[in-house]
Amino acid sequence: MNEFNRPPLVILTGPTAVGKTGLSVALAQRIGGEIVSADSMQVYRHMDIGSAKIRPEQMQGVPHHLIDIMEPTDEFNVTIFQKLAGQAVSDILKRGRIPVIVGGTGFYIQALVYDVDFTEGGDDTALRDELADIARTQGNEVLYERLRRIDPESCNVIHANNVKRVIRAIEFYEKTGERISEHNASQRRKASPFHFAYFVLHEDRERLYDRINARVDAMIEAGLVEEVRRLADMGCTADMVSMQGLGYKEILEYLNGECTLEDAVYRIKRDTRHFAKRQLTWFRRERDTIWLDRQECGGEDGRILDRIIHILQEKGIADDTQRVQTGS
RNA sequence: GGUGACUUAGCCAAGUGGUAAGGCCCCGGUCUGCAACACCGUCAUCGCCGGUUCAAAUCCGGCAGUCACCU
Repeated sequence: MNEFNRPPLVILTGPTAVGKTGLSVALAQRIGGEIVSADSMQVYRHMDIGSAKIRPEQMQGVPHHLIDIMEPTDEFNVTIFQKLAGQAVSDILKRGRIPVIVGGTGFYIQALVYDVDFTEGGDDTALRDELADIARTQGNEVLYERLRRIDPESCNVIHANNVKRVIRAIEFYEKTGERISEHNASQRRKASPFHFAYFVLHEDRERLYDRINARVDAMIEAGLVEEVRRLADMGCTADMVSMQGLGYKEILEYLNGECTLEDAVYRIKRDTRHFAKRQLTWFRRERDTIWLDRQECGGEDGRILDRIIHILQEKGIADDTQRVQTGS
């Protein structure tokens, strides 16, 4: 159907709280699509309020994938996402429908869209711990020098204080014999196996921040504290990946008596704004993105949707037949 | 009206003669197995005017503002 004989893929992303969820359902309905969530926190069950997860009744019959598939005590990461999302996408395509990736985790989207190769053996906590230990006891620079000896290129990209990434780079070399800088460079050159349209929804920074602040207040009113208390009762602790989600780690500290609720709320708002900024930075450097400005469309979802549909038609991703299905 | 204290970036705040610590915010960026993570960068000439000095945010004088107490 499409000009390059590659399967179609629609991506709808943007900073947190721009309104992706609301738009996504309407979009999926209009083009006959199913939604695949690209959100690192909505995969967890029992984490509904803080992750701003879509409620079942909001889905309006549109199938949603990769939501509520893990327990908060489980560990989730890009690799798992890539695998599961890949399966979901191919299943959707088999059904003759269009996969619509919706979510704000840019890294995950990239992994899926460009089919980045992460293969390299499983977890090796031993080596990681050993390297982390070197940084802790001998200093970041010592570990950094070790990386410089095996992969100087990586040192141009990774800062010595970014221990997490330095460890990964060293680990990659130790396990594969290949330099991660070279591996990444080759991965970057890959063309996407999909015929995709990558939409980034955005709006004025000030308005976005207002929405974020308001949403955090709404989350508290909706019972975020209770939700986190339940998670804590389930055995969730700060060191788990799930509990590193915005809103969760702060409320956990509050529940542990480490700060006041007021302080926790202040930090959730601030850190969420910072997060939104980082997301924007990420999407700005991502190639082939199509930016949709809320203001330009009068802030109306309907007009933004029309624009998306128009672009999808131009690209041959969605056709008129499908449009008629739910039109008017 | 009088006496005293204070006045450093958007906020908090070091610095008492040698050429503006730090934190927060804001802004920009990095990112290829933890990514709602981790990390990096930029951001003032010290209320105003004048004086002393080779050199002043730091000393002196005046003005302005703020605060406290007094009449």
